Amino acid sequence: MTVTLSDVAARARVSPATVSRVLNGNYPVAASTRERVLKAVEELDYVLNGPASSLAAATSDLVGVLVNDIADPFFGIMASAAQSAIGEGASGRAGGEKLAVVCNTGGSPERELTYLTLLQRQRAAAVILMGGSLEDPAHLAATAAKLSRMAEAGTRVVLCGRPPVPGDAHTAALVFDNRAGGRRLTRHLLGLGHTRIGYVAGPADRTTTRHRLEGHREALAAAGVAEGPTVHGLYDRASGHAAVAELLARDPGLTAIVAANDTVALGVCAALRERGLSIPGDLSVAGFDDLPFSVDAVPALTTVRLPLHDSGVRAGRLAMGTEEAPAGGTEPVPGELVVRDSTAAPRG
Amino acid sequence: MTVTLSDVAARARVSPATVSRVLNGNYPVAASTRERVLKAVEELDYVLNGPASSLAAATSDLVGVLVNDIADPFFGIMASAAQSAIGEGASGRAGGEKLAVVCNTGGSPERELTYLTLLQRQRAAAVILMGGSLEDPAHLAATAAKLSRMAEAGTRVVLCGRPPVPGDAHTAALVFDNRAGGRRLTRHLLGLGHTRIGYVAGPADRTTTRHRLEGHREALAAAGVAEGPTVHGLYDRASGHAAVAELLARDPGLTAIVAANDTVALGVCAALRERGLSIPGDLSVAGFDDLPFSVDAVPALTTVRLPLHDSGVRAGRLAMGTEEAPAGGTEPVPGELVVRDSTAAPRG
DNA sequence: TCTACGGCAGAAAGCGCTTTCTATCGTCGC
DNA sequence: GCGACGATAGAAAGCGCTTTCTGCCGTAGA
Repeated sequence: MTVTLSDVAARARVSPATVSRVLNGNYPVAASTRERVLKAVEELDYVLNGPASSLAAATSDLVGVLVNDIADPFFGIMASAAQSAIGEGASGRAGGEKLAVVCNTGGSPERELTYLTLLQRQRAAAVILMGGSLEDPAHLAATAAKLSRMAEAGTRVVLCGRPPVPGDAHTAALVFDNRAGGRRLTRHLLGLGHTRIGYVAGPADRTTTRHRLEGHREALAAAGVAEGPTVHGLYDRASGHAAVAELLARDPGLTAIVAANDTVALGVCAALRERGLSIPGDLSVAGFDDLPFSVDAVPALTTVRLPLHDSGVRAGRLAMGTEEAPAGGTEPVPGELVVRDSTAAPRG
Repeated sequence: MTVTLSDVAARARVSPATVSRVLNGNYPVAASTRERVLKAVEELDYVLNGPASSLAAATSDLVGVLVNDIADPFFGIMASAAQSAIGEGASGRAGGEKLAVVCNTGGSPERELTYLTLLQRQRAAAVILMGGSLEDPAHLAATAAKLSRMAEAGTRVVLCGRPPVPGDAHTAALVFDNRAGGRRLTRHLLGLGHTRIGYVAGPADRTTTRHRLEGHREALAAAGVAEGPTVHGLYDRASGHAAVAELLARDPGLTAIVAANDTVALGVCAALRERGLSIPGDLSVAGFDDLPFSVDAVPALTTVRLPLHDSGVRAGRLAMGTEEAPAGGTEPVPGELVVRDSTAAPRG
């Protein structure tokens, strides 16, 4: 039925061992023999049995990329970048060829753990966890435990956009400086003269949410400005849309609204428009991430640009072992303030 | 080092066979024995060796989802839906537990084939190909050959948004009626009174591109209206942006522009705005897909809504074997015309 | 009481590959 | 011209699991 290594060996008149060596290319094989084997492979249309190979070699060529929401371009861009970095890693002859697969956790801790177990089962070569994590201590501990077991078993673990696990030396981490980004954004608004700023935050129990919010508060505190109303929601348009009513109810005098990310900001803009309020005339709005559509929003969104693509590529390289983890701790990747048309000095 | 089945067996004082049976749950095991085994599994923190298991059982729990561009919400939404349908399929005790992984081909035929081979290596349980395909005959043949080999080997193959391979009975296919959608959209424009309509198409060699464009032409032909200028580009914002100059150069009297999809339409709108043209005052613009941001564009985009989420879910179910493929050929999934503010009657 | 049978558990044979260890051959140095 | 060594190829022992084939034991039917 299926063609096996021995079939190829028989046809090439060599031993299975030789075929294996030709395919893996880590042992000297005479050029003539190699050609004969390759020809047989070709003729038989042979495909290596992955499980058998992984079993015997105790490793696999799978790299798992875990993301919170694959439908969100924030993750899509990073995952895409990582995946191409990993795919290209297959530079040399053989061996480097890895299969990067992305797994969608939907932000659910259980699914995150399930995927990790599944990846562990498969003896994945590496795992990349993208995006902020839940701050529930139980979940954190469970994840950390699982990751360190995997690391022990030889799986490379890379964190991208998620705080490093304290004390885990096995893990490479790339973290975004969400706090500084939040600070910078709010400082910009303060600089324009805003003093009544509403905030639409993400889910309360996520690191990303907390850090951005903390940055916002730090900027406020530094300027001696009182904190405005804050509403928590999901990282989606609907949350932004819904938050506006609440924010305005809590402080009708708001002159600016900061959103947890660009998608939320879009929802905020929509709601504002529906109320007949102009942006930035009546209220300024700012987002975070600088997703591709943000420049096309009307008005174009002021936001904080995160190097999503670059970070994805770096995460991919770290996972491949092509690039070494920055020694001596990871300094966070900064975000860049991008000022566009959705923010302006408050009226009057 | 690593805990194996035998370790568990030893601790539970049963044979490895029994442990395997408990874990797979497809053979009668006395309740007391089962509990003993489960307890040992727990205590030893045992994780099944996937490769070994796949090797012995000649199947794996991997489901591959191939997409053209994971950073594009069009694919993100479908992939996400498919993945959750597959994840939930793990309803019953054991066995149903599948790992859905998404693979980003970047629209490259080679990478598509590479991923397929890798998935074939892993003896994937199923493969879902999402989105239109390249129309190159060589590639089509290669893909079809590979898919049918995989199908023979027991991998379920599902096509979602891609035309079925003629004569391949193994393959379930879900196709979007891009042609009808294109027709409907252009008819809408014609109905408003437009007769000089530009078209920004996707890459020329993709099925999706061709079908949408054909629908457009059919509508034009049916109304006896001459075809306007057409420009091909990628399915991204930049292409839409760049196309405007060319379109307007070819016919400065254009009153409407139809874009290959919403992302392209956004680029078109941006370029128009930069030229000081108002939408829909000076020109109407229409997109395709109805991605989440389209409703928030200003003006909100007229477009054709495709049931991305539903289709993804169905594709996932088909891959799981939970849902049977529609017998007697697949009738295409229709798109729904969504009229919003970016289209209006041409001026004067 | 004896036989038959159903319900469980174990033994053991692989699944298809990798990899150590061993064997062979040709060639080089003296 | 002889022993040794480098370069290749083969034999065979697993990797950790699944599953068929047996076997045991207890109960039910006669």
